[in-house]
Amino acid sequence: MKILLVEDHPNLASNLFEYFEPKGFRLDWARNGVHGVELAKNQSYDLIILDVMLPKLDGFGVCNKIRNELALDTPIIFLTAKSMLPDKVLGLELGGDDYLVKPFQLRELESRINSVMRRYRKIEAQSSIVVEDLIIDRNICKVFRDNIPLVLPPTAYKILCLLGINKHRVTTFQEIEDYIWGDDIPQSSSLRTHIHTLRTIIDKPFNKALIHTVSRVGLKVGYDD
Amino acid sequence: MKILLVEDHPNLASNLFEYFEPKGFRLDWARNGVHGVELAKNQSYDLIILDVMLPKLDGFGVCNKIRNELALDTPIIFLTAKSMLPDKVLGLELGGDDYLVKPFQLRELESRINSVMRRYRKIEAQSSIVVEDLIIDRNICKVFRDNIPLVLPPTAYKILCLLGINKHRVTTFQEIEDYIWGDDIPQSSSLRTHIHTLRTIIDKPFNKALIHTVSRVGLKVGYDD
DNA sequence: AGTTTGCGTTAAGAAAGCGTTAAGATGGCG
DNA sequence: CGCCATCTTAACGCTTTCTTAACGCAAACT
Repeated sequence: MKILLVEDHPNLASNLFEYFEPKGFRLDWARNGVHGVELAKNQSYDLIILDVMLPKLDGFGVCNKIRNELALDTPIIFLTAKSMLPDKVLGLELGGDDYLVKPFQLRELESRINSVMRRYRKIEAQSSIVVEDLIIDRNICKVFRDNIPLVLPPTAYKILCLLGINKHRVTTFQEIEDYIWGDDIPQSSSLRTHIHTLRTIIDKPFNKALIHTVSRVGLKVGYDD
Repeated sequence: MKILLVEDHPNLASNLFEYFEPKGFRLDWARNGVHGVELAKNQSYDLIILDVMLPKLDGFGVCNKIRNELALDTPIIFLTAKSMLPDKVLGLELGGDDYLVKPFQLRELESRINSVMRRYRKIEAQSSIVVEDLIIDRNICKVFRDNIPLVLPPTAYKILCLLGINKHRVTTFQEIEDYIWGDDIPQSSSLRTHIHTLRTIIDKPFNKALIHTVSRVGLKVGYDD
């Protein structure tokens, strides 16, 4: 995690260094806006922490240059004493991802960094569920095993999704029924049939079974444990 | 923009409705945590605004269920009177995207919503959308395929825009209906007919189909994957 | 050993999903 | 007022998908 800190107060800057470096973050420090833009241009950062009141070029100007001239979409967190509404709004509308008012606690900043980064990463690598050689891409509602695309009927697909979500544990039959049908559950033979359909498609054509029954309890995906 | 508001204070809820509905946001209101989870499961939202202190299931519990049991990564903004640090940290670490302390100004919430959404749906900001050989120019409301200009009726055009915005994923029928008609949705046969119109114009004259149905779920644009 | 229970398997009918078409309803505009 | 584009509704039929019921088999009980 490489962070660019643009901040003119040496005290605050050194506090941040002391807090974040031991946690494995790597920080670069720019003490004015122009220097900040320069670094953003030449290095590549995972996140930028930006004070608003800065010598030479203020934080809004830096943000603007980064977004429009450099066309970078690196997450930006504003960090400032200005708590007035118009400033917050301006910062966020200019392309900032968060706006934290001084004084703040470092722990909160850390959480907000984590939150922003989590979001940023998730967008890069879309949310799909991976179980061994099985991939469930819930964005496009498609399933692959061994990179071979498999076609599932809707209900079988839903069951598989639920199993994937709970891949670390057994999903009970009861949970599956609730998840699929809600209040209007058909006879239990229906679920049995759907599970059979699911197995026929994702297990039969392959060597190792991925779906395992835990008698009287439910199902679990994954290779045998 | 469809937002789920989980909040037990009718006053605040109605303030939010008054502020955001005229701006074109569509809000659903859940007045307790359990109802909130229920709605999140059955509908699809662009954003969830979550109070922390709620009857039945508190905001942290709701967030937890949404992230872990439903495995949805819909952005969540916490909204609460609790300004204590541990709460903020918990909210953000549980998978929240932002944490706003009451009392707050609606304008700030709006900015934060915009900021979160900008990240989440990058494409919405752009005015023209490109999908394979299809170009949707939303400035001039015109569509080209293979550089051939195509003329679409308004509703079909709207549907195509939505599919384009979500080109990386399946757009549910439900989302399409919400997007086009809002609260006053006609019978489902109407949507079927519009989709047929759309296909007749942008797929029929060409070799490869761009619009694909995902049974019981929705539509996706793009060549087969 | 016989019976029960849980669950895999199969086949068949019922229901639902959706593409397609045509006909009426609506609303803007000359 | 009437034309035209557009939207909505209804009907049809092909498919896919769901549900049910029946059977088999193995493990667990009596």
